[in-house]
Amino acid sequence: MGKRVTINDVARVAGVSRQTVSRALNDKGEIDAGTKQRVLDAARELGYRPSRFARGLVRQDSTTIGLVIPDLLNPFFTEVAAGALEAARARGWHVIVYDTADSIAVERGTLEVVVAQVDAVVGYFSLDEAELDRHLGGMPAVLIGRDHSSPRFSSIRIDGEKGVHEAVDHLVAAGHRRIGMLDHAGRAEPSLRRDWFTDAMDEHGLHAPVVGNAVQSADGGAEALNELLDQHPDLTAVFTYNDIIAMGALKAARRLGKAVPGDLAVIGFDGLQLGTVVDPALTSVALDTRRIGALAIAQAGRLVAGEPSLPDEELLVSAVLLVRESA
Amino acid sequence: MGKRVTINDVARVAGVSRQTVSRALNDKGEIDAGTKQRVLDAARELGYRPSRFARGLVRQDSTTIGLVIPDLLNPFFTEVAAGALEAARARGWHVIVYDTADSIAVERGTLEVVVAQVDAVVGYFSLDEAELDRHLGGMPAVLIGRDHSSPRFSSIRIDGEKGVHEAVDHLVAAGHRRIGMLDHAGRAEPSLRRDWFTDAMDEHGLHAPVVGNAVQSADGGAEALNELLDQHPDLTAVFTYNDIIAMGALKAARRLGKAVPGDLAVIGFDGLQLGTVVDPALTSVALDTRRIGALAIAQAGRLVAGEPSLPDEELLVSAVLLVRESA
DNA sequence: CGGCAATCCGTGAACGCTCACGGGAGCGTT
DNA sequence: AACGCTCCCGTGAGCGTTCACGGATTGCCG
Repeated sequence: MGKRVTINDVARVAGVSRQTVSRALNDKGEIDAGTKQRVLDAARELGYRPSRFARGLVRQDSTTIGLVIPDLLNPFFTEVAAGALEAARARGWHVIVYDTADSIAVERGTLEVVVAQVDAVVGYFSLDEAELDRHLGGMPAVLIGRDHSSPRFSSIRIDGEKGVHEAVDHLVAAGHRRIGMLDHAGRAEPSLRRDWFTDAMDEHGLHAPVVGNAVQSADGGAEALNELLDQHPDLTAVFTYNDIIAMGALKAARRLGKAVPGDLAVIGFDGLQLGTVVDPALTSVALDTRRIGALAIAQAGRLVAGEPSLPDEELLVSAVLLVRESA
Repeated sequence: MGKRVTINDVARVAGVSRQTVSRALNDKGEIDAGTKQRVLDAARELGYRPSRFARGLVRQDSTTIGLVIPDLLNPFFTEVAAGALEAARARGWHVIVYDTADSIAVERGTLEVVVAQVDAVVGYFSLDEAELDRHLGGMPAVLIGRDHSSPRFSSIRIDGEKGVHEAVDHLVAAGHRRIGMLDHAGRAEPSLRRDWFTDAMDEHGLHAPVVGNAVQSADGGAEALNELLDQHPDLTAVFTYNDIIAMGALKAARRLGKAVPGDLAVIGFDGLQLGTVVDPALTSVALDTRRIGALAIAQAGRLVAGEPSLPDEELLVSAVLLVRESA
């Protein structure tokens, strides 16, 4: 393939110097309208496009941030990503999105290449801090929904405790006593949401039957609800690990002939917009997903600029109960 | 803020030359293990991170592609984006995602900045070709779901004709005769999907009542269905502009006490994965969204590499009827 | 002990662009 | 006529990195 067309080529064809070409292309002043047009024509004719590297090298502006998410198709991450994109756009920053396909191997590969492309990295990681640090080699990083122990990292923390308590309070106030939970399975670490739930139940002196469901999908939720109801037919309400699972549960409940929320109340977690398309609309412990994304971007921005980090309490996103129809 | 830490700083601290630093950092050979470690330590201590611009300038690899979508929260675009990300990852390319928030103004702003950041651009645009070309200034561009007239552009074409015909055939075979459509509104140009639908109806000698719905959302779909059924209470089936609207219609139907598909069959368009979380699962004229994204990336890659474009018939994505439960 | 690899390291150049500066025309002013 | 100003335009330098060399040192063999 032929060599790249450079600013010098354009200059030669237009019969001017590179600086004049630069002036014409960047709408700087100090240039005659005639020559400017001549340069523009020459550039177009040669198919000239400035090298973003050369340009970026000399003027140090333009930040681009890497956003790493496990699965863009998961609506929760989609919303976070949307929030991040919006925040970045408002600042004139660019976001390179990496989908790690829920795979550690892909995450490693991503980290390998991301360092050479961005100024900071933000997102959901499953590698431990040591390995992250090794791959990232000093690049600012913001972990979402996960605490850090090394001061080298920064985190957006998620607090669902209050929201989950509100959810249980809401159920209890509506007369529910036998409330189950559909937790996720598959991951090693215990689910915080489950802890919050049992805590909240304890506060009301209630016992909480729980069953984990394998796949993180609507079908998984449906299956798990069937299983749970099989073992505990007297349940009148369920709280789920997230909205996707809750939607599956909704579907399963209908199939069992149970009215929601009449026979069975359902409360999800995440507060996805999607919760409004199902019937009944999903009541959920809602996270401000856009804000999560926006905060991550904001914090990343401060880190690259060398500004002080946002105060800890600002880096926290709390969940609140969003009452719709299913409970 | 302090000046950037360069390779020369590291070299000075480690007591070697820049080239040796470069060798250490890039795992090239021709370096003593001891000095390599010394360099690495110095780099870490100084917080050195190589400039991606300088690096990109000298070695000409690394492609990054701009993906422009109107609304990442729209599940259809999410799926396309996911397909694009996956295809890019497989090639080791990077994707900067821009969400134009369904706004022409934002689209303009995006195009303004995107040229300086990527090697090619791909996505959904609403500006006309002349303006696109003016902003893009020679950068390779792949338009999705939209034909081009200038040879300067490239397109991924969507053909839903066959799929829509299948849908109508399916309905007619099930005994339906009075079939309505929920089109979108708001956009100026007529919807192709509507043309395909009326064509298919014509083939069966049927008339097609249609009502446009303002907002592209589940609520919009619900409202529009109510309206449509108000005017045509005898309808036994509806085809909708897309799955989101169909889901709203599903909800509205249930509220009206109509069983789906018993009293009213519903067929959407897009074939979103999301269609499985509603009850009944949505029957839909399905597009292979991942493939759309992947094709766009593939084509963009050929354009930047100066390789010949993919053949026209490869750049076409055809819809097929995906029968689930709602019809 | 001379010679010759092998190993390790440093120096100029180049990548393509913008910034800071300087300078030549052309015109008006004193 | 000298000066100064405005309007254009060009030249050197530098951004931070890698590539292609070439040079120095060491070890080994004949």
